Amino acid sequence: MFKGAASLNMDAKGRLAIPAKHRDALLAQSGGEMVLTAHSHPCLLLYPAPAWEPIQSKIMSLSSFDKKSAALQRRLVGYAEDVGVDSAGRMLISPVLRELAGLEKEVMLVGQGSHFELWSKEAWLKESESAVNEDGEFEMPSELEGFSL
Amino acid sequence: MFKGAASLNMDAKGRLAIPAKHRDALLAQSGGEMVLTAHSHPCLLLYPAPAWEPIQSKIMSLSSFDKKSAALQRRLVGYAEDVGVDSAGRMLISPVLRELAGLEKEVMLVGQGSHFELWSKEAWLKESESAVNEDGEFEMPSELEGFSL
DNA sequence: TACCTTTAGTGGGAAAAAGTGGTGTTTTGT
DNA sequence: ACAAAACACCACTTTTTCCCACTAAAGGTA
Repeated sequence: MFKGAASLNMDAKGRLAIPAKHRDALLAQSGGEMVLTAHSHPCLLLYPAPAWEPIQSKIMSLSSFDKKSAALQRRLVGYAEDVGVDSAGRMLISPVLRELAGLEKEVMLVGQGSHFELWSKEAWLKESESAVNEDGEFEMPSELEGFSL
Repeated sequence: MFKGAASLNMDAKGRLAIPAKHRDALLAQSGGEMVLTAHSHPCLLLYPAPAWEPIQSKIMSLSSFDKKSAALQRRLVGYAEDVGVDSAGRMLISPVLRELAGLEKEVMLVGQGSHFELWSKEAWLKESESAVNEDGEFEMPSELEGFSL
């Protein structure tokens, strides 16, 4: 289970060093093959390839003539690409995905169980703000009615 | 399974270089023969010829007296043409299809599993925007009720 | 506590591959 | 037969990828 947030610097070539503490786990699960794709919000999603496959199959099993389904397919599969890791433990993020997520230099890598999310630091901070109401409290989803930490 | 988005430049002659990373897979599946046709939306569809054949058969088995069927036949089969690849890995897009999809120079090539979609960059960005609601979230199709990434 | 060793992170450069544009030849249509 | 357009081929430029070296940081030992 991936967890934890890290602030990272992407270099001018679009290379991003994966923190050493996540690297081993990620490579072990992925066999070296990972998939990077685009979410809405906008952020990127980083999956070990074996974990991504069933998700892609599920999405592509929907009818491409349904508007909502086609939009999901175009976003999630249309932007998905295999990423490798170089000898220094860095992955290369394509210009298309960089532009989509607004990644410039400062990037947040956030563990989300089966996968990581990748945000531009700017977008991440914005998202963090909008996650709480004016009193600094979470807006609780209805499914968690009565839930306490 | 084709996936991933690439931003490409079509030259003045209507030639489009297929990204090297997709080229081998595409040519291997197609035996060099690919089919380019028109979708609605509007975008073009690029299939390896062997993958296209059964789709065309299916569409043409419908009754041409049914209005909806005839529309599909006219669009998908009517506009379909064989495309080859030159020695530099480029395919030539006919003026008819260029005009239909509004392709000028900047073009998006988007992997969609069995095939690729081809969009003018302008139309692609427009489509991307309309895929999310005002909160920047996907509208989920009912089949994916409760589905999570 | 200070120094040394090991490991993570960063940056740059060179070689290879891919993309781009142009030219010449063939083919087709008038 | 001539003209125009399409196709194939060739050469150059740009991008990408891989590798090596340097810097920085952390941990361990004397």
